[in-house]
Amino acid sequence: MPTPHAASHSHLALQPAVSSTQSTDLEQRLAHASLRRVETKEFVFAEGDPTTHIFQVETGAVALYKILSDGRRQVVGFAYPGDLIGLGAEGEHVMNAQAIKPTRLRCLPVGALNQMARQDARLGFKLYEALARELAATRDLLLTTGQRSATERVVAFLLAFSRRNERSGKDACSFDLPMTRADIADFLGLTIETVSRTFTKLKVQGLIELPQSSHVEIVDLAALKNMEGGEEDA
Amino acid sequence: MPTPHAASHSHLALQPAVSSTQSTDLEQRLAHASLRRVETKEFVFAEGDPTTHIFQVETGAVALYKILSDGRRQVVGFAYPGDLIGLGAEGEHVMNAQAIKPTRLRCLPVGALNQMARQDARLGFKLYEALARELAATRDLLLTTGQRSATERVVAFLLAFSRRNERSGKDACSFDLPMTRADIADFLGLTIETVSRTFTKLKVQGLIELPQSSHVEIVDLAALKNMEGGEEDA
DNA sequence: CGTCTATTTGAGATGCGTCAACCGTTGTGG
DNA sequence: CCACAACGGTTGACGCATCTCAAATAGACG
Repeated sequence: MPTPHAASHSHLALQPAVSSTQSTDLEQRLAHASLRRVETKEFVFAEGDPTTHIFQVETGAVALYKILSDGRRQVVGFAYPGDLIGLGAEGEHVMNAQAIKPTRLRCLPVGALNQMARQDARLGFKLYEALARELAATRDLLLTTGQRSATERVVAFLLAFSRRNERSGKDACSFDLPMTRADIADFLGLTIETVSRTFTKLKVQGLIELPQSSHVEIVDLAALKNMEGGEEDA
Repeated sequence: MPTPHAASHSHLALQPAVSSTQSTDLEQRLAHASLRRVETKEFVFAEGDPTTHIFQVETGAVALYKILSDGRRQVVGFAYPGDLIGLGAEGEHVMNAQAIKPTRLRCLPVGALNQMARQDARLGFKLYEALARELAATRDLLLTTGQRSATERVVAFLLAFSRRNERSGKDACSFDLPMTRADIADFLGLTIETVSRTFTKLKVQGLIELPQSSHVEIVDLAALKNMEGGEEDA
């Protein structure tokens, strides 16, 4: 049983497979931390904002992205319930975090966090691990945008979402996508049109169903996995 | 003075602009750590190898990359003198590290490192920062491969190299590239031919000189910076 | 019902990949 | 010392995957 399949997306969950279930200072602190609600399209933080807090998603979903001066946008990840966002940004945020559906967040002041980490090396290690997972996910995405075809990218995206669902005890083959085609396109380095066409192609090939544009049913999981063009060894 | 321009490439240097010059345990330890020499094309570690050590590049350069089962390769970064490689990989390495020129490395056993980090929160924080810098660099690269044109990618690559040179006190407008066109191509998500053609185009436009294929002279830095298509705000 | 946005679909353009030939440099062995 | 092979790089011709532009459709919401 090698690496537990370094999954894609931005999965900073604090409950990794290996980790203990004993509650840490961080988890206790998060449970008591102030709550914040943001509506769809509302920003959690924006590039340049002072990094006063990090957040844990309780419900909902958040898109994380960077923007070029001419408006081109790269979504670098999506944060789902359990994920931490805002880590690794000293001083000010280096990207934008925008809710893609109504979202509840736990807010943790960075000052308190740093202090806690200074006193408890285990907490520091947890944060380090969360960052390492995010780095792994970003590298996987880089591999996808740099080397894979449009179809492979969309398939990899769907499979990553499926795996995440499975890991959190939900259905691996039937799910709603919280993000728009534009979000997916900017995540995968494609255009809206190409993403849409690719979805329809997969549908026509009988690999997925699309009862609504936001709802995906995976029909032939094995076939999709074959198309993904996996990583070496594994 | 906002963020000090989150630069590209994989720059895990332990001497960030802001940081103190006081020697840390890590730096002391590194100074006494065992030395390893690797020749061009030799592996420092490969995907799947148990993570027994992390390394700091002393001289030379290392390419970090992932491979798909069909052989497609994504270079996720280059490590230069001062950079740490192997961080953030619990258990086994998730990528390949291959020298691209004769290289000297300091080797640090992860066991010792973890122990030190447990005792010294400052060291833990240093490692956290190093990882955060690597994440920032990877996101920048993601933005580049996902959104920029071939010319913009090559220009961004040259400017990133130039900035790194400048930061380490070398010439920002005249340097040797240690990596091959293939390495650059796999880094930027392009083909060898496109990279080569783009270099030639920049030369013909009078923006750079190429006395040898590995030596770059930046002639019109300002023009290149204009072509880069920078990030929002800044 | 009407407006607004998200998505799909189509037709045409193009940037980059593919395939192939050629060139320059390096190193090696006769 | 030269010939040749091996390798990295450049250049050209061509094809195609994806982008661009445009229009139609479908949902969502007041």
